Amino acid sequence: MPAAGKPRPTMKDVAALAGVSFKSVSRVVNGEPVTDAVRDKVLRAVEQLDYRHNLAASNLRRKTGGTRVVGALVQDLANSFSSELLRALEDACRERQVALLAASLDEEPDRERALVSDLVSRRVDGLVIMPASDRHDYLDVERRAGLPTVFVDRHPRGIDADTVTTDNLQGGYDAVRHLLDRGHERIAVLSDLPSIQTAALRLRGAEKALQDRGIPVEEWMVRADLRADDDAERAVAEALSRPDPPTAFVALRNILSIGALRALRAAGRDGEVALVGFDDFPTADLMDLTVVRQDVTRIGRVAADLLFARLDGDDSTPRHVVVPHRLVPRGSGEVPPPHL
Amino acid sequence: MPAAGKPRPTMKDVAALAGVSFKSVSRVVNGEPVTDAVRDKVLRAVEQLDYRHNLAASNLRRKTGGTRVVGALVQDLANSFSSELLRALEDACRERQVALLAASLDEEPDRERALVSDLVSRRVDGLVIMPASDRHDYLDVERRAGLPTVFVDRHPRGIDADTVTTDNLQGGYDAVRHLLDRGHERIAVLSDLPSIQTAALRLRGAEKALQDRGIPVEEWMVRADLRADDDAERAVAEALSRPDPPTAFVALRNILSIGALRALRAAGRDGEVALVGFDDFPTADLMDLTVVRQDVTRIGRVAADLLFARLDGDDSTPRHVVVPHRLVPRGSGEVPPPHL
DNA sequence: GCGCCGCGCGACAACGTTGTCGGTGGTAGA
DNA sequence: TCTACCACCGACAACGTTGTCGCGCGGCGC
Repeated sequence: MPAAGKPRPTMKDVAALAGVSFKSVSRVVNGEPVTDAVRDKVLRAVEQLDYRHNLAASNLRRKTGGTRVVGALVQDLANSFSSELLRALEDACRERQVALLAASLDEEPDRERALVSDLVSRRVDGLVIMPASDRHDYLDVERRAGLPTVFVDRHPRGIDADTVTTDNLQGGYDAVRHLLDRGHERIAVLSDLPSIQTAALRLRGAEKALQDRGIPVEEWMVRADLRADDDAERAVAEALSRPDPPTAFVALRNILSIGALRALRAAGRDGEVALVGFDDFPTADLMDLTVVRQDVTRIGRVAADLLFARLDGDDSTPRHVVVPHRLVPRGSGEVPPPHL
Repeated sequence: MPAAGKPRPTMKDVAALAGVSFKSVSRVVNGEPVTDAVRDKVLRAVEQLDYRHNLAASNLRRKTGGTRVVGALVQDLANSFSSELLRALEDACRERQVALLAASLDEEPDRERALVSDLVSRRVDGLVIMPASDRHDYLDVERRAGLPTVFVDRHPRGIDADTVTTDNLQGGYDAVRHLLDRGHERIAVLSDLPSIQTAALRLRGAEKALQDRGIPVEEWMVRADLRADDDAERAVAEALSRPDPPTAFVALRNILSIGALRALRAAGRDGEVALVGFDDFPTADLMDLTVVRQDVTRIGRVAADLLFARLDGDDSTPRHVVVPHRLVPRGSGEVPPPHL
């Protein structure tokens, strides 16, 4: 319940003051042709009453044009991947005068469904979603009803829709391969839960790289239950205290890289044990952290372009864009194994 | 122009299929009491047609309740201060079932006005704004029309409204004082443009700390034209190459701290020259960076609380909340001057 | 058995705007 | 001066929903 000041004036009020019909006010507001005399009167009245156009009513009446709002459902507004993505989306939206309704999913499928439902009720024109759920057939109805939907970072399950992703499998592969190529053989892999699609893919890629080199993946080499930086920190500390510790780590999420770095520093093994991270972040270069970098800005840009193409009537089959990643060497991943 | 599938069914369609009046559909959708027979028929029809309630039309008709959307205008969605703030706002909004319309101002006053105007047209229930402009009387009209507005991070000019800020003057003072207390006397201050209110306040605080110690502020000690990390990097490099270089730096914005750190590393003076930053960021602890830390989450929380209090009818005089800051020593600010 | 009360449902208006269409005024041409 | 036309403006309906009101029916009391 908004603290009501006086109610906002409507076109009718403006019309009454200006001495014209309220349809003429509509014309002036929408820039349709009227005589200068009418426009002047209307504008004067608008000014005097502080009239503000009501887009909600306008959109309701108009047949075409939609609400000029798109919804963005990301993993966590506060994390740098999500917020950079959001920013890229915003820049694309700005050009088209659309607003962004943003929310965090926190990896909770229920939240995803609740938020989608809310956004549908609000009749957003489109949806960009970094999914948390693993069933998306519930979205089929909405898409058929004319709600373009672009999935970023992860693929939907159960429906075929536009996607913009990084090749996470290859990225995980590249990260491990980078270390293997430098002579490491005892490599520990830190990952988030395999129930998270990207995490599972990166992990599979990492394991594949090891296997391709004939290195069997033993149990101690993989930790796939790490949710936060603290978890990674503990996992690295544990691994380092093994009798035969790893000479290199791969952290498959930026938050895990941070925990890993912290643990290496705490153990004084910074610069002795190699580390490759996944996902860049603003200060990674300062910490000499070698990472597999996703081009977040480009992902957002492409996602917006796909969405807008749909809004412009493109109804071709869903596109699946893979935005190239890149391994950025900064030092931490180029530490050689001790025996070399 | 949205790629129209078939148009969405309305209450009228549902009513026709269920064999009831569309007003009864409204009742069911809104959880008002109806007989079980009617509810069943309606729910079945809703299911069958995939009816989705139209909040825009609902809000238009309802006298009370508003749109359950608040606008958040921040400096830059991609920067950690803004995105953490947004996240805190989101969490508060979630509890009240309101959505967040987010946008970046990029320090451009024109954008601020344009976005406010857009949000007003959309009839958001409230506004949280990290202002870019330095005149805000234009908002007076909207506030009188019942649009609660909370300013965060900076004070508005020309109107009196709720604010949630950090004591930037004292923060700047504390940063310099921390270095003075450790014996530094040749301190260089890196700041953003003084036209940015927080930057100006921090700078004034920093200068005051120097003056209070009887240290005259000479021209070489202050750079107040640094917009990006690169600028800071160059400024620090220049300062270090002076015949009598500073023994400590104060960077009054996180992005400047990053540039400064980079320059110190590049010059190999990391750990020899002291540095205190302003504004924490996620990996600052990893870089041993001493900072004056704002409690962003709390700022967001308090701002949301103020906003919602206004929405609940609080019409007392504007409140000005100052959220405490804290100097977090992590090493870089505790480097002693060389002669000690 | 009659009348009254109450409850549940439907008809209709209204929210603030835009699409449609018909009317009115002015101007130009004969 | 008259006609034809055009350009502009206003009356009205409609968008999808909720508020208001009235009607009809069932139950209960006398």
